[in-house]
Amino acid sequence: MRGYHFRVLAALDQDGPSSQAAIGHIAGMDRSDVTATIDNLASWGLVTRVLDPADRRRNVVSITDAGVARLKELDATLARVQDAVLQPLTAQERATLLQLLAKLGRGF
Amino acid sequence: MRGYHFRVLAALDQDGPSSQAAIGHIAGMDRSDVTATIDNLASWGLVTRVLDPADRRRNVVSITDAGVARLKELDATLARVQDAVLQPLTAQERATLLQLLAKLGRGF
DNA sequence: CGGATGTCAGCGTCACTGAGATGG
DNA sequence: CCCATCTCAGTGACGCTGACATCC
Repeated sequence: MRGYHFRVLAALDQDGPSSQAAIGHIAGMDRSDVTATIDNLASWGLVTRVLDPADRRRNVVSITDAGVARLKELDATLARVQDAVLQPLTAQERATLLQLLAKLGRGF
Repeated sequence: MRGYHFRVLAALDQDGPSSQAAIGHIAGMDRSDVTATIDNLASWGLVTRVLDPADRRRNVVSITDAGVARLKELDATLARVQDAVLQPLTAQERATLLQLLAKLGRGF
């Protein structure tokens, strides 16, 4: 799995079933990249992609139970990695760093 | 120009004429990427590449006057961009951020 | 011999562009 | 008609791997 897969799963977990355009907006991704990413996630059974009957331009993408489970694993892995990366800093410094980065434009 | 070009110029400006392996070590780049980058810089007249008579495995790469001039322009541009990116932060916060990032592993 | 150096071809990820078809 | 959405093909930058020839 790549960063794109994680970002899409996290966006769906946060905001519930969404169109691909909405996912791209939330996850900060290009629409064309969202398409390919969801192709993968769907083939792995982590999301479902259904045509929106109310607006047939849209696909309604939803995270599956397996997707939620996988996301939890990834969250745990990410926490471990982040802990390792931030190891040179004290808890106080880590908090300060994350706060400053967050101030630099919502994200990270 | 790409980031690679800047990094190589900066490394040469710092350490003087160097082998490509040394440049890669200083700039944190792979040897194979250094080769292609220096191909470009040399074709632009910003560096020279000469076989080391003392060790014929090595190329001695030197920055030219034009290269130094270009690097100065890039430094100024970079300062402007960094200033724009860090705009949400106070001077105090910027200093803290840079200090914490530096602590995270020499670089940045 | 082992190890370093430079070169070359190739791959994966992230980010983006442009075009096209479909539908509101 | 205009605009949004999705899809597809392609590009560039960065970082890396493996292989090879050369030379210390």
